[in-house]
Amino acid sequence: VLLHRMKAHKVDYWSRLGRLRRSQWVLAWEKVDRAVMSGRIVCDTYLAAKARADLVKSKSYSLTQLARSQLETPREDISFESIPGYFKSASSLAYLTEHCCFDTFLVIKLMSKLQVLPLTKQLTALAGNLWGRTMTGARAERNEYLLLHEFHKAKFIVPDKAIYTSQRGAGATQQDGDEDGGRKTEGRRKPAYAGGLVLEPKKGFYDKFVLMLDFNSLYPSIIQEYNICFTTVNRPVRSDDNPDDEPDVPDSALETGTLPKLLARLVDRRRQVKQLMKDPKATPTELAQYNIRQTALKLTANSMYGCLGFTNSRFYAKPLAMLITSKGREILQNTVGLAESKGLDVIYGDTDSIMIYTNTDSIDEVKTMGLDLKREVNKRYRLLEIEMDAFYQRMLLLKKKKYAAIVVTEVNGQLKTKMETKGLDLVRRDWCELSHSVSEFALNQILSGDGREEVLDRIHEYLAKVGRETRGGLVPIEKFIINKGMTKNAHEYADVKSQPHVQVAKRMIAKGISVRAGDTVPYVICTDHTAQGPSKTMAECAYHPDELRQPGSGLKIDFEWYLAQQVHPPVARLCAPIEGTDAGRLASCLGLDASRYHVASAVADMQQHTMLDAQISDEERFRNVDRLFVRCLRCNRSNPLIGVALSKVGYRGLRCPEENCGAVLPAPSIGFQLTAAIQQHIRRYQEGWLLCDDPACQTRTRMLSVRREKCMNAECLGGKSLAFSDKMLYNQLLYFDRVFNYDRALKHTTDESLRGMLSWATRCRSAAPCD
DNA sequence: CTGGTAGGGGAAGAGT
DNA sequence: ACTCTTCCCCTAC
Repeated sequence: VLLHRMKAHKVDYWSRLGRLRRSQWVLAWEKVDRAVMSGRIVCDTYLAAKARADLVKSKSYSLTQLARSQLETPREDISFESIPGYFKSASSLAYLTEHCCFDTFLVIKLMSKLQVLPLTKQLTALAGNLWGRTMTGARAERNEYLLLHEFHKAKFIVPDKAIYTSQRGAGATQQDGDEDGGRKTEGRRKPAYAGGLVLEPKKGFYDKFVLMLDFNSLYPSIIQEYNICFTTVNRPVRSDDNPDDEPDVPDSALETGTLPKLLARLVDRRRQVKQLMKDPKATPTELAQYNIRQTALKLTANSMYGCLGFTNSRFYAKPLAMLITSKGREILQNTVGLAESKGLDVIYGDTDSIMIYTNTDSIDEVKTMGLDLKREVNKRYRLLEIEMDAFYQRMLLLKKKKYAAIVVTEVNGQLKTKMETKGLDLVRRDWCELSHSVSEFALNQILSGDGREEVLDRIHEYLAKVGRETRGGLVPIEKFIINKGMTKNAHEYADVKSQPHVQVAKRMIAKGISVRAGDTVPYVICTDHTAQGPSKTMAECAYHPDELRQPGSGLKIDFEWYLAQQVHPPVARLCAPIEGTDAGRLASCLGLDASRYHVASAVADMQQHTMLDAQISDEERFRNVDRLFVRCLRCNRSNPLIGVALSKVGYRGLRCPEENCGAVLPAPSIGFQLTAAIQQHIRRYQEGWLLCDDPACQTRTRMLSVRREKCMNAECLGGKSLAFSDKMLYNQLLYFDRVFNYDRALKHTTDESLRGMLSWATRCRSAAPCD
């Protein structure tokens, strides 16, 4: 942009943007970086923020978003289309100018906040590459230089650098030679080898301590532990032999290879820097510098493995990468085996970590347990180390890579708690804020440690409120925005029809707004009442928030879609392990058609009940129900009401079965007592006592649930279930219905006088349903 | 052109 | 109407 404006205004010395004097204009986008800016280090805070995505958790990397999330500074978003309008008056133009100046200030602040210069300088100093290239984020190149220096020092001849050819595709893939590395699409490659091991989680809610342990930088440690290097591992000749078998671990007698030596040095230097940081005399400035240095050392050590598996790397070495991950899987598996052999309950683990359910509320007990295991694991390895990483006071484990927990940390002898959320929809930017806030509420409730009943009540109530407020239009538009990144340029997508962000991006581009691969596109889903004809796909209902805000657009946010597709599924997933609610119940709270969600279970229930109907007598089915006791108003004695067909019955209604009473039981009195009985049973269900199904154990608890299926008593192998389950409640209510079922009684009795009264009562009932 | 693999989950089309 | 497959995105490690 600057160059083009400079050219238009015939600005002299334009080439001073760089340090080389030039007379020929360079305007081609691709050349600007290297030719015009030669001798300068260009820091693009957009790229820098994305490169530090581990620190910067932002929905998008727009300046507005970053200013808000990183600098806590509000920035007005001026839409592309509105800019010409600012040229209409001097004051508005001055305003726009000021806005632009402020933007440059924000960019500088951002660079400073992200510590881009100090960090890239350290990384560059370590690797010995060009600083400017570190800025563009070429991790593989940094690694390449590091290894080049290292191997040169050791007097090795290094592999040739593959020449990059602009015509990618067929030729390059062929040359690759790896028949297994075939491309699925242009965008993403099929994995070329196996990676980390992820254990099948024992899903559920845990309300006692979960201990989390993990290996310190697993892959760099493996390289050192097993002396894995280009110089030590016997690699099969490429393309021949069986390239899919990982090579053997080198002989332990072999001299330490270059790669392990390098990593050992990095680790050692980091240890030294960390030691310096403990010096009480260190100034804040020094501390900041030390911290940057140790970060750079860690990043460099950790990026080594990834570059071994990178096909375009000069030091590409699939066998080494395979060997490393294979050892990683083996180590995790062995650790699990060791923990289980000690009687510990391993509930989950991912690549370099294991989680253990301790079944205790005492953090000291957990620590002892952890130290014990840690000692035994570390005994097995030379320098590989496992450490206690965290104590989870409560934990909700939903799926692989998806969980949330209350982390307890000790700060100056005081216990502090904090929630940690991994992988859930809640932490993904492709769910709208409304979805996030509802999920967050539910999660906070579930992890609050309060009783199951209160928790579910609050969630149900909150969902009802969300449903009302959403439909009432009380929720601001911002909360409906979904962000999705473009991995390709808009025109490169094969299937545009099903992708909302591509649809929106294409319209943005048509308007002249730049959207390129890597950018984030915001959109909202709208209803389109003007559309007749064939129903639109969801992607075709996606609009940019600016399109929605445009006066006269006629667009309206599709509240029902949001409640059904953005709010309900994530919350239902969170509540799935919690007894006492289900997708249908949650849906009906939101005001959605619950029947859709009942389908699966309702069908199963139906089958179960029709089966019972056919095979099981009423006596059998109602064996465990509570009978309905009705107190007579005259004699004040309670008797069970066995049913209209068997009770004392007359034309004026049911009578007290007491020998010397026989008073009519007034319908309103029966009704009142029936209602009370029903309410009592529903309460009993809601109290949610859980009972171990092993008769020898009989552990009874009302806790939110320890593990969904397993008895909380560690020594007991039994499962646990609701003492009064939903099926029992159903049977109880069915029994009450049966007691007053005239039609059924009529069918089953042969007593003529009773039949007469019953059919009379049936006729009365249809005339006056209340009685 | 610009480390890796594992995995969940949405949307839509193909197949049954 | 249902499942299976493919594509896509984002996340965990």
